[in-house]
Amino acid sequence: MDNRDNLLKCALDLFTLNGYDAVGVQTICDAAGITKPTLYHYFGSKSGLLNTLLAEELNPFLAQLESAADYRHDLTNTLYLVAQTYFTFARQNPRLYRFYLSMWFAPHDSEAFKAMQPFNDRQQSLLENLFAVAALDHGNMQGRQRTYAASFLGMVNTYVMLALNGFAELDEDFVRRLLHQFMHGIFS
Amino acid sequence: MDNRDNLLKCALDLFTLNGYDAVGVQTICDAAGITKPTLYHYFGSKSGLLNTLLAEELNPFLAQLESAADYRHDLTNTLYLVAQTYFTFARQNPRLYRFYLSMWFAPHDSEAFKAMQPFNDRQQSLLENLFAVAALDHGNMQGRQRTYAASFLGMVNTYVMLALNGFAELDEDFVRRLLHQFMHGIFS
DNA sequence: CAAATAGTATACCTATCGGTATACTATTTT
DNA sequence: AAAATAGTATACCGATAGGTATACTATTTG
Repeated sequence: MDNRDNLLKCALDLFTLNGYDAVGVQTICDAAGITKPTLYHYFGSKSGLLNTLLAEELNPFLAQLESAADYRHDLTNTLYLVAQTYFTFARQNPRLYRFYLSMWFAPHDSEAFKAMQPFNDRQQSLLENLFAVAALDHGNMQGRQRTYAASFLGMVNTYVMLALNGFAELDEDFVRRLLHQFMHGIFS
Repeated sequence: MDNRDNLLKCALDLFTLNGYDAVGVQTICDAAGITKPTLYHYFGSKSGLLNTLLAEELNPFLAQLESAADYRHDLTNTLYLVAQTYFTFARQNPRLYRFYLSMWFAPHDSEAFKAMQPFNDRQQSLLENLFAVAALDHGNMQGRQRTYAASFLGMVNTYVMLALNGFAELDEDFVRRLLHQFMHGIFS
């Protein structure tokens, strides 16, 4: 593994464990066994390192999400695929997902939140889009895409957090229960 | 307002906006218009300030929760009161609640998480207790207090977050929808 | 082979970090 | 009035923060 990849890996580990602000650049360099100019050569700044980290880890995931959210006139099934994509990713990258959630809830002026925000916006608009298109088949859903998208995202992340904290397993059954509960919330 | 109260207020503002780690002691003192020895006179350390802040703000709320969670053989109604207590508190202290959530999701080794943890534990055990007692009336709930408590807490916080981000209003109707959805998740 | 480029280390920068020793003032207690 | 206590400021501590100027080495390119 080259220094760049090693830096990204060490940074993720440390950020996950201690938080972005609490980890210094020097600590990351020590963990990776290199010196600061090397880090600044690759990433330009501490926040540049964070942005690169998020982009490289999350862009493939967002691409997966995008194809899962392709509406085929069956909202429940599409949302099922979307939720499953989330769960699979969280199961495969538990530390990264935990870090992502910590940024999702971080104060809005923090660097961590700002770095995460564009990725959240893409998820939100992706889901808004899905609900808007689905509303063409379900008249009573019209005009509520924003709320639906936000609450679906919130529910998925709550369920993932429950699992990350050992209160559940991110398996097929759990996806079904999430979907069941979410759809019941919409249509009642 | 005396210096102590002023310090707590300024610290809450700054922590809420930027996060605990990102705010320095000097910044808090400047905002309060005093110098560092004064802060250290009252709180001993930066984390002492955080702990005091949390204790003074959250203990009254936890006392309210405790009485709301008193089981009177009607689980739905008790949970309704509990959720209402959360919503009222969040509506009255939106910045504090946002800060609390950021700590709830913070990395487990961070000072912020450790300071919040005891308050979370008290909520969790309070709810576990409620579900355990209620299980005496609802046999099919037995042995699942931990999961129920965690998912109820998760759901409440998700709903609060939705409201804090402008996707909903923390009103009576929203409490009812939360309860409806949660109970449906349990009994189906 | 020569020149340019990428990658890395030594050593250093200034600013800020959390925290404190000392001394002064205002208030309360005796 | 004297003594003790609480509250506050000046000025400082060592450590670390993020970041960089310079120079060296290894690799690629002409």
